[in-house]
Amino acid sequence: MRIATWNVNSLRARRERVIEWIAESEVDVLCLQETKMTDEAYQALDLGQFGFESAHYGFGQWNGVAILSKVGLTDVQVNFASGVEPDHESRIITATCGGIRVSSVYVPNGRALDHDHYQYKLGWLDRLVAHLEVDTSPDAPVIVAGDINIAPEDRDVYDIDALAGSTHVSAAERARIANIERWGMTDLFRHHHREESGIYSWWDYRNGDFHKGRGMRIDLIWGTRPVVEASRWCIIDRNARKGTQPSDHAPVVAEIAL
DNA sequence: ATGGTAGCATCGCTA
Repeated sequence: MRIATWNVNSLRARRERVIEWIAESEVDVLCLQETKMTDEAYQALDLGQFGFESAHYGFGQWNGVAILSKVGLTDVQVNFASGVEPDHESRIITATCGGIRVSSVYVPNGRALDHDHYQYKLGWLDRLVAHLEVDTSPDAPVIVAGDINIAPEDRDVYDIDALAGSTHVSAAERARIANIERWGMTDLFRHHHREESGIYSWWDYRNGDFHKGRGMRIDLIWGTRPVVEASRWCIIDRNARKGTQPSDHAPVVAEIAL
């Protein structure tokens, strides 16, 4: 099974690019973030015509997440699992696809270290762990894929000194990553690329950052042990960031022999 | 040089 995550920065604006990419990438499961659509507008896209079952959770304008699957899609959960304080925004959707419990997540940006949104981000990541504890087990095949809005290590950003005092690299954010990985998650890209640095999944639209190689690796596919053991490779498709009207994020793709 | 671009419910916010 091939699974990918992609923050598309408006599925309406990215419709043609996403449809093209679905065909060439041969993904079986696709987690989308920032669809910026209502559920009604999403249904009108009729992505079923490309062979996918899918589930979407969005209110329009901002956020919005989806899971598309060619290997089944059951037990859909929008928002956090019951028992966890619900989120007021559409940032997580979960479904079982091909025997794997898959969540598509769009972690809050945080905006600035002294902003309320940063506290919302940290709390959201705490609730994500609570969600996993309620919804599933680290011994089961589980994937959390999405725009995490945190670079796990200094080598995952183009210039750590330039980012001093910024979100996405703070100790408190990275402590949340550690919590998720302590629960049982492994970053599949890092698992397969132990020594590499300078590989990114997001580049600011401004200032020619993509062409200057100024990006961050903030989109992850996390898997539990059964997923890691079955995983064959994981790549970031930076070609999808090229050309006309790209998203500012590239897809992350993993091959799982399950 | 504190800029720049893209998307949205567009003149202000979010990323």
